[in-house]
Formats: sequence, structure tokens, C-alpha cells
Amino acid sequence: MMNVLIVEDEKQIANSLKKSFESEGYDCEVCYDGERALDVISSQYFDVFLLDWRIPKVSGIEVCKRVRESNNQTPIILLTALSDVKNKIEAFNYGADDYITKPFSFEEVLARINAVVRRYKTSVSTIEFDNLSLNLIKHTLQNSEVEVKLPEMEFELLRYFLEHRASIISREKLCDDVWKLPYTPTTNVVDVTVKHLRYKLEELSEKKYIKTVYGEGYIFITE
Amino acid sequence: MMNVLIVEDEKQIANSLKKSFESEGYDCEVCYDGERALDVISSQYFDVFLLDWRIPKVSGIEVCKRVRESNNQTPIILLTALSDVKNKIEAFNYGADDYITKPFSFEEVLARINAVVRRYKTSVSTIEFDNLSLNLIKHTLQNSEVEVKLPEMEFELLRYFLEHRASIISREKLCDDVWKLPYTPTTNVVDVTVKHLRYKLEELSEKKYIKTVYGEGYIFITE
DNA sequence: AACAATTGTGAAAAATTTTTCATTATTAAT
DNA sequence: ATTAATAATGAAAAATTTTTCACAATTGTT
Repeated sequence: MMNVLIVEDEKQIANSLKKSFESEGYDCEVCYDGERALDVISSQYFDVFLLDWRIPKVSGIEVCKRVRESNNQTPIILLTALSDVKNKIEAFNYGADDYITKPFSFEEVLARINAVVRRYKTSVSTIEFDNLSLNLIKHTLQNSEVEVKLPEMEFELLRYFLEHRASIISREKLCDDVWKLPYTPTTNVVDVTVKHLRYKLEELSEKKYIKTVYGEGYIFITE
Repeated sequence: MMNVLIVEDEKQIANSLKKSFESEGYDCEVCYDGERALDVISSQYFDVFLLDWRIPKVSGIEVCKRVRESNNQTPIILLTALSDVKNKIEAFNYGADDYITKPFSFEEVLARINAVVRRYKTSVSTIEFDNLSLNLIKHTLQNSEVEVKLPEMEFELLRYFLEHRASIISREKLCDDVWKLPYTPTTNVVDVTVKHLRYKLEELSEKKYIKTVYGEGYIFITE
């Protein structure tokens, strides 16, 4: 089910939105200012943020900007009473995904939210972790300075680790799921590839992400 | 560089858009009706379609619908003089990506186009052509029955061809753009890779997609 | 038809990636 | 501390991919 964060200080609008969303079966949370919003955002998962432009303390566009700076790509829709073009351009430049001018109908909000979320869900093209990023299209691993290309198997292994963070994974499972080998524990490909991958990871960050759990397998820890 | 298709029967608007785009360095093509648009779309690559709602023969929304039915996910922005909400919802339901109400400024068009294309480029995970599909994540080429893995360079080459369908591409350009070689016409890597790729393509479909243009280069034709 | 230019091909060389193997290092348990 | 099990490592073998090369085939032009 979908989780919406509404950030809007006009309580009438906020409450009416909340009710409408809930009648559609969406979960939603309301904040009345930008500061509170940033707080909530940093500690909770949402599928989309609905931000009013003019809100107390930290403006909607500023929230938008900070969210993107923290590498959070959750879709953002801005609400505003201003309809002049300059603002729209500013909004897109700060990484907003859509823009709705007041007054709006709830149906329009719903349509735009669905469009934006559907798009986002099928769009994740990088996996971010710590201060690194794995590009799923280019098969590269990058920090803010360097970008290295990972060979096939190292890429697949890292992707698997990232999608199974913080749980112990046995070599057999890796053989199965990553290598798709017909059950062969007489090989140490996994060990060797882990070694290669560790080496590449250490080139970009000193941290040790892949921990060995003696007798059990590996575990990928982000922090 | 970006390729825009403008479908708009009001020639004044169409031409003004075309000029503005060209001064931004975008390539663009204009059609004055929906029928022609569908024709052009099926034989040429564009990064985005800018469709007026009310155009002769086949309406903008109908073009939108048919484009999506043919499995083409190119971003679509609809232009319209009508501002009522029902149409917006209809537009999104038919798979439009954005919606601009007339009158608009060129800057707004530009901002929305860039937003939509940026989103799309990072979101697309397959390129469909004919009855084949290139999976950009798995680097596989598939028809309804078989799936083959393409090695790196064959994959990159095919992707490049698909993004530049129906135009002649010289070997030098391919060396530059796909191989990123520092200008070397003393090699025939391109020829050889084309050969490999042709072989794989023929495994999945009898058609000959990559045509040679004697003395000029190659051209990828979808139909 | 003869030609020069251009393109296609098979095979092998070169480069890269993947896997194996023998050995060393580390771990947990006695 | 010793030991047996498990993991890490360096180096090389095997497999795959990329690139080169020499030659054959095709094309457009005369």
C-alpha cells in the first residue's frame, strides 16, 4: 500500500487531502512545517512527498533541495498557489518530479501521484549505499570522485549483497542465486570473487562491507 | 543530442517551437497531423513527443494511446487549450507523461521536456523493437522464446543503433561514441562487431536490421 | 567487363574475465 | 597450545571477449 507524506500548513487543505487519501486506502501522514517534515522524512519511509511551497520554517522548495542532497530520490510533488513559470523551472531544477497549481481537484492529485510513483518504482537504476553508488545500467561502482567498471560476476555478486544487506548468506546460496550453478560445493569461485570485489570496494572506500561469518557465509553491512 | 517530435497543426506555434528548440541545439521534426505523426514515429527515433491534443485526422490522445499500444515508452507531453481536469486524468490514463496548458512559455516546455526525458532515460529498462526486446539491465536480447546474453561491446553497439534508428552512422562515429577510441580508422573492430551482432540478431529473427550503406556507414532499420 | 574502393569473413592474437588449485592464514574448539 | 575446519591468497589454467590481420567478396564507377 502507498504511503504519502503531506506537508501543508493550511490545515483545511491538509485534512481534506488526508481524508481523501485514506478513503482511497492510502496511508498518510501530515506535517505542518518544513522542519518537522525533514525530521519525519529522515526516519520513515514514504512513496511520495506532497509539499506545499509556502510552509513555515523551511520552505517546500528548500525541503525538496535538502532531500535530494541527502541522496533521497523519493518522488516529490510540489503544490503552490503561484502559477508563474519561473517557479516551475526552479522546482524542476531542485529535483521535484511534478508540480500542481492550486486550486486542484483531488482526482488530479491522485492521477499525478500515481503517475509519478509508478514511474519511480520501475525506474531505480542505481543502488546507493554509504557514500557509494552501484549503477545498474553501466555496471559501475562510484564514489564522489572515481568510477570503476565491475566485471559481470563481481557486479552480480555486489548487487545480490546489496539486495540482501545485513543477513548472512551461505556460499551455497550464492552459488545457487548468483552463479546459478547446479549445486557444487567443490569450488571456491565465491571466495575468490568476494576477494576481487573486496579489493574494488576498498579502492573507493576504506570501510569493510563484506564480513565473513565463520562457518556460515558472508554478510554485507552498510552501517 | 536531443530529438524532439512536435505534432501541432497551428503552424505558427509549431514553427516558433521548432526555432526555439533549434536555437537550444535540439534536433526537431514537425508534423501537422496525427496520421503523419504515427508514420514518422514508427520509422524514426525521438527522445520525446510533444503532441497537441486537437490535431487533424488522428487526435493527440489517440496517437498517445496507439504509441503505448505499440509498446513504445518514449515520453509524451500533451499540449492543450482545454484546462479542465477530466482531460488531464484521461491523458495520464492513456500513458502521457506530462501535460502543458496553452498558452505556455517556451521555458516551461523546455523545463518539462528536460524533466521528463531525464526521468525516462534513467528509468527505461528495455528497448523494444519489432518483436524483439533488448534488456538494458540483463544485457540480453530476447524474442518470445529465446533469450541470449550479449557481450559488452555488442550490447553497447546495439543499444546505440536502437537509439539512432533510421539514420546512417559512420564507422568513425561508432568508434567515437560506442568505443570511445581516440580517433583510429586503422581498425575494423566495428565491422567485426557488426558481424557478430548480425549473427545474434539473426538467431532471433530472420530479418536483417543492420544495413550497410556503401561508403557511408551502417543504418539500423526496424521496418 | 575491369577497376579501385569498400565491406565481409575466418582465424588467430591479445586482452580480459572466470575458475581452479595448491598453499598459507585464520578461526573455534579442545 | 594443538588441532581440525574453514577462509584467504597468489598464481596459473580455462574460458570468453575484444581486436587485429590477411584475404575474399561485393559495390559503384568507368
